[in-house]
Amino acid sequence: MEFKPTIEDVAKLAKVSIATVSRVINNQGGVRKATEERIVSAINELGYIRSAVARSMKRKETHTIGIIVPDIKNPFFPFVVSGIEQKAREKGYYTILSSTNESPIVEEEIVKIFIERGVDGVIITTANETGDHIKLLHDQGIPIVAIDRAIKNFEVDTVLVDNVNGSYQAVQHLILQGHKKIAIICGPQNTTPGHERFLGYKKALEDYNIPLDDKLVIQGDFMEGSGFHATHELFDLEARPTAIFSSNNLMTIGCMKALVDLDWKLGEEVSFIGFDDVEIATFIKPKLSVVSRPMNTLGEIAVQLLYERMNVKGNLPKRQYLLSPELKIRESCQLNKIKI
Amino acid sequence: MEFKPTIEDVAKLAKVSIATVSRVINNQGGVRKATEERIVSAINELGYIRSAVARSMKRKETHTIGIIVPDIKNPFFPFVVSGIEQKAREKGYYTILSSTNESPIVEEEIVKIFIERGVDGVIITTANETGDHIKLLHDQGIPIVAIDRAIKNFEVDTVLVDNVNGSYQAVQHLILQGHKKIAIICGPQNTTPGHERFLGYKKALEDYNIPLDDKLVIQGDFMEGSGFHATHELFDLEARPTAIFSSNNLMTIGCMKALVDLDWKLGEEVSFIGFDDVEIATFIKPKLSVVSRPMNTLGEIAVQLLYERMNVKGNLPKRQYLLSPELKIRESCQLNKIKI
DNA sequence: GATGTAAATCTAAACGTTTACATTTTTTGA
DNA sequence: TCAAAAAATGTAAACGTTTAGATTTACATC
Repeated sequence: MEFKPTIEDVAKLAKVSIATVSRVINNQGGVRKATEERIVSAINELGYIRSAVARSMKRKETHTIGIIVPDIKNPFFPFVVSGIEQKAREKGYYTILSSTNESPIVEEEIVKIFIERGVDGVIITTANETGDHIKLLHDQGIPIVAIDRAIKNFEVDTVLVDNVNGSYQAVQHLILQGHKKIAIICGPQNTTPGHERFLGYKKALEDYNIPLDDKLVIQGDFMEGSGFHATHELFDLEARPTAIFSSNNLMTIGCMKALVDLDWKLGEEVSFIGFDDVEIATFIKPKLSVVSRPMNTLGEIAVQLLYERMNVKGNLPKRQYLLSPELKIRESCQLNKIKI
Repeated sequence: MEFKPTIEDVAKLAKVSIATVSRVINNQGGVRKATEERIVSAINELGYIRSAVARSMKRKETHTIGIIVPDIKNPFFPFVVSGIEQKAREKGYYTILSSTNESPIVEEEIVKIFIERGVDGVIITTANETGDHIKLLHDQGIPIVAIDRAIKNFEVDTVLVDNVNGSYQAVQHLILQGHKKIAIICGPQNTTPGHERFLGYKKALEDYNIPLDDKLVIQGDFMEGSGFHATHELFDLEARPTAIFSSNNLMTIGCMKALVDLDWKLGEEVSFIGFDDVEIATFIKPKLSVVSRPMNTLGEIAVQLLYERMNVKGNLPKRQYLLSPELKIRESCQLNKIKI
């Protein structure tokens, strides 16, 4: 069946005009019952499938959403993407996905191609929060929703996680357990999540009158390796921290590996909370306490916002969601035994 | 800049016909240097981006690859997808991704939409290996590459992992450590991976003259929960196994959670090997030994095969790759201390 | 300067839909 | 039974490209 029937073939077989066929396949009504039946059976007989390309051509919309993530291998994103994909499909949209490896250059190329392909909207976690390299999208009037990372230089709908609040909760919890020497493994300070999670840490310390000790603030890059090294660094300190707060999932993993290597006893010698839930959290011993982000919801809301913007003609104001992460207390932080 | 310039606008501005502009944007040569320059600057001035939709319409190809996976949240797939996506982009193709939640019904819908959208090829890990629900693709002459799971009822290029070999290696390793009571947590026997991994297990036992004990063969469904329950079941056995082989990553995770719950000491009281590497493997204590699949490579080869089939006019024979997994010995299987 | 040839450029027809508008058919109500 | 109104159907243009084939231009040769 190499032959691909077109709407014209259907029309011919059903002895009607292509306009009528079009009306039937689009459920527009205004077609006599008998005619419709004739058309439907012609469609079935020929195995006709309408060409979305031709349709897009005329309609000037592709029902395609472009997704840009910095690293699909980071377990956070598949969950977000899954939320997006599911919700989008419900609404009749499909997604084209690209991962930039955190490169703004790649990101710019992808944006170009997305425009070429006529995506109706884009959901992006950008590799460069200024957003200059994405300006093109904005100029074309293509709706954008920024997810997890904000875009600074122009206005777009945004779905963020309240990072400050999340890390505040985590650090506060550690403080209430009696810890004073609390270390943080930071993400890059030029990214919103990296910076904000540090701010939450700082604020918690301030609120409880604990001076910030620079030695306990280690810069990482959100990658596993840096979590690993940071932990080693902390271990080597004269005044070792009694608790560690890690700013993301990958660094948490690196940190765990280091703890095992160093035989630094989790929960006993050092308490721990990580930002982001990780697979391992619940079967490592002791189970890891974490700040968990609502990944699926994040994706779903992004689709909702984008959907509205794609389908409402008038101007919508910029909308911004700030989702609260949830502190999941498990077993990795104990009362500090070291007397003050 | 709400106005979207077309090739015609460019032509007008450069004072040439649209045919010449087309030749320039497609690098087809045969255009005088001066003319080309005039066209290029017209393109830049207008910010012209050619419409891939119109192009696809004429060319009858979209340079789009459809990817269908059963569950994007299973950490195995993001790695495969990442391999696909990267390689595809190199070759000028983009990917549209859908996750079926292991539902053949959803899968069929997706296939339909992929056809509607005119994908040039499909890479699929199917939810139903008979492949009947995908027949439509095949009928349309759209190239398919099956990845990780075979398709039975018609011929397609296939990239598989040598499951039999992988589980054989794992079980053999356990046997050589002196284990005789080796349990397996199986995947569904109606899936290729599920069945083959069981076959490898069986074969290893046979080769070493160890009788197969039905009580030690637990059926799971490749989901975390079943790994958890299976482990409980094994623990409750009168004759507890001294080693467990888990057939996939998610069940491994379930199993680990159960071990913690039951306080069944990994490595000491029970040795363990899992199919598929998991994030946790290296910082759980003892570190997990696993059979690891080359996920990235899997995706890359799939793209290569698909690419050839999409761009070669003649008939290619069915090709089948069988990638060997790698046994990564870490610490979770110890010499069996229980004397024989 | 005329001629022939090669190179550059143009014209116009597709590709498969949707849709405004025109036309035909059916229904309604006197 | 007929005209008017409503419903169904048809006609044809458009969407933005690519491309075969026609036409023009440039260049070399004599």
